[in-house]
Amino acid sequence: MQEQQDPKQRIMRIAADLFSCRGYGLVGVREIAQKANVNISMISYYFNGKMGILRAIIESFFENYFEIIKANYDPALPPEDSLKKLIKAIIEFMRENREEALVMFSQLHIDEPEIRELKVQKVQKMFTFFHGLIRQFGVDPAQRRQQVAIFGPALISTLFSTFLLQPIAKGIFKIEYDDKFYDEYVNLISLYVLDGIHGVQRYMNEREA
Amino acid sequence: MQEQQDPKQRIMRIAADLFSCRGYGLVGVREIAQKANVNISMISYYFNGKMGILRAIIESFFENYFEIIKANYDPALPPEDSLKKLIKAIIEFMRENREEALVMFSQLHIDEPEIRELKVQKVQKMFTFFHGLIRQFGVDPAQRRQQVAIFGPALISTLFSTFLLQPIAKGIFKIEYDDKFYDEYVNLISLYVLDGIHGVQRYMNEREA
Amino acid sequence: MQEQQDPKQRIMRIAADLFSCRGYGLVGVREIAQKANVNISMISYYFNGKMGILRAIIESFFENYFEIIKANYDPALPPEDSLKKLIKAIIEFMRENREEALVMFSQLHIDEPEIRELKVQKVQKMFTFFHGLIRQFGVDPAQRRQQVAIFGPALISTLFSTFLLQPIAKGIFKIEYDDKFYDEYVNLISLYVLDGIHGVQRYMNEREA
Amino acid sequence: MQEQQDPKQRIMRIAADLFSCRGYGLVGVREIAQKANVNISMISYYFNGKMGILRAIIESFFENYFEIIKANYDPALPPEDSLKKLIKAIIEFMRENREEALVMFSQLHIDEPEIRELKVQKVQKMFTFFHGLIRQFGVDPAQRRQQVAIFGPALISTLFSTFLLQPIAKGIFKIEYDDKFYDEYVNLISLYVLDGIHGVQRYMNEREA
DNA sequence: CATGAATGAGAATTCATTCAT
DNA sequence: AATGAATGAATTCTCATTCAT
Repeated sequence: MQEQQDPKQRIMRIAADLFSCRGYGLVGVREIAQKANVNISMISYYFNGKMGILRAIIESFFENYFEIIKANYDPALPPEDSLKKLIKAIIEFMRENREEALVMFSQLHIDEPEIRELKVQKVQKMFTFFHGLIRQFGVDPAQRRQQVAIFGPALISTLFSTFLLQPIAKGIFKIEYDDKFYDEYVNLISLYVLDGIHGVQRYMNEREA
Repeated sequence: MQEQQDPKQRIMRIAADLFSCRGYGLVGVREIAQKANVNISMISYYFNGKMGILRAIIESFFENYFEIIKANYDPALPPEDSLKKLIKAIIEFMRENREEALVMFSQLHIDEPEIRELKVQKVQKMFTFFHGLIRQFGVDPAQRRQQVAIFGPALISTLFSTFLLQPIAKGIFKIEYDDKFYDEYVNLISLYVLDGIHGVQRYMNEREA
Repeated sequence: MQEQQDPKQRIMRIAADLFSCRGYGLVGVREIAQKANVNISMISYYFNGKMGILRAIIESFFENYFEIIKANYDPALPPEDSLKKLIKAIIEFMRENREEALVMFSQLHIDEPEIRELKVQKVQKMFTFFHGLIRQFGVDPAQRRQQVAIFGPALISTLFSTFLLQPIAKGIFKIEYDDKFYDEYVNLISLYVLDGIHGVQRYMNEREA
Repeated sequence: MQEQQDPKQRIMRIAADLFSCRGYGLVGVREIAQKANVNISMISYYFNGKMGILRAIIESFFENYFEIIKANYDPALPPEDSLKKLIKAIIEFMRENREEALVMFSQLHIDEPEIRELKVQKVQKMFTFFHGLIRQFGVDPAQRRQQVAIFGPALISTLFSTFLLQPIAKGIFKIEYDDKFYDEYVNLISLYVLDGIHGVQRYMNEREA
């Protein structure tokens, strides 16, 4: 019986699993090593300690994330289509990397300096991208920074929300989180976000006038 | 120099602080006890262990939260005003209970059975309330459950988002998170949410026709 | 619903129970106080600490024990009858004070100075009595000390043995430890001890000759 | 200065020492680790916790004990010789494993499920052996179970008695517990037991007739 | 007499990491 | 590259006891 994947990958995947459902601090390297079928020492060897696993997970997540964005953001399209396509791609990406996404999101507050720096850098990049996006929507340059500060987090959180509450929601609603659900989900959430943004835009323009 | 508050309150507040910025698992009872200026043993004595603090924080948070909602939800108002008033109240509440809110939100994944049950129960209650809210907006009964499942988490996450990303955002934008900011914040977020919901509504009605 | 017995008695009885089946060290005063329905502080108040309970139990046990011996040892009888009567009385006594007997016996090794002194004193007294007993059997004065050292412990252990192994034996044999059993028990054990002693006596006399 | 024995053995021996003279509950792993000159963590590592040491001691004791019995029980001999040879071997064995024997005997009451099961199993085995032994003595099959229940514990206790009371007795009698003492001890105890058994046998036969 | 909150020392255990092999 | 025994600090929790009320 052979192991699939290389040990490093296995460790990261198992760790993401555990971190996402118990929290970084409550998961021990022993458990990770055991479940990943790897010798404990390998964790130090590969990742230079437990924190290194977390960093690797977050780094890998963002790397893939930005690739997805780059691949699916088309400024040539009308902003509505552009955003919708993006949302669709992001949701798909997060369905495939659910644990990693959750780790990234729910361990955002871990304030080890090393991690903090990483997070700031990545979130910064997300905001920069978002800044470009709302320019497409015609937001007044003077307003942009504030709107990014307000709607950037809101948008990110919105897209994460299903995954975050899913374990609890599953027990409450009797919903299947399958392809069909997510098709409708992308549809409605896109509408919601777009109309929300438009509403805000309209208001800003009126107020200015 | 006398201590303010009773020790139990002090422990909960300090713990919320620490949990919110380092995560439950990485915070030790020693540190909590020391910063709260109580004997370590008191934590077991009062809360029956470290997990008891987390539970108490979450319980207290939701208790206050639902009181705010009860006090600020007025079904007699037009749904737009009703929602806006609610958002304003919730944001205000969360500004005053920032740490508790963050703990609740970011430790949602801790899956100790005891905590899990509590979370399910409270989130359930939130959804029930949300269910009533969208009825006010005229959502078709057949659609309500799905819309709650989609927009419930989205709305909650949106309202939490500023607080969640604030520590990072503070370093990126040079924004003062003061009364003025939050006034505008409530304004815009309300618009965003309302127009978002309206957009989805419009779409659903068209599709049905 | 009123409490029977006075608190001191209640504490001692409960403690004997717990000590006998878990050992002194593994039983906490909290548990004793709770089961005895007494405030924890009362233990220090009455017994001057946990060790005080143990001492009180041992003291009380021996006090009653020597009273039983005094009341049932009749040097006027032939030694065989005298010993048999005594064994019968001791077994009866231990049936009624099973827990205390077990505590005394199984906690014999606790070497807190305070307890040690007590034990030495009481065991000494038992040996002194035993010394008188074997004189009745005509043991040569020169042999007495050695025989006490050998058969004293043997006799004591023999009489305790049923009680000590009873919890285990109950699960192995399907025997009812009732009046009928103990009648036969006293019968046979008395025979065993008497014939044993006689055999040793005979041997010693022969060897001397 | 090198350590003799492997750490596991060292821990077990030291622990048996401490348990035997202070009781399982009053001995801390810290003390064991320190005296055995090993790191505290090794106790969990090797024995899976403090209780594991106790279990290991009891297991090892019985293992050796049954080996001694197997090696020294010769059913071909006349029962008297057979029993005497056995008693001699057991006493010798217990002299060499005094602490372990005491732990086994005096911690018999510890009722952790794990330990309980072990004890039941081992005591059962002792009784089974004893059952075979009294058959040799011609005990009526109908009587055997009861006699095992009565004289099994009595015999075991008798053989342990010297070791159990020795620490106290040492201070009372001025006896040297040396080879010479134990030679005589084995002699007399064998006589005592044998004549005791014979006496009981005679009585049973008479009663039956 | 009685209470129960408070204390601080100490309990067992687990932690991430290292190092000789 | 991989192992697993070993380390010692840190973990949470419980202990017997005290003291102000």
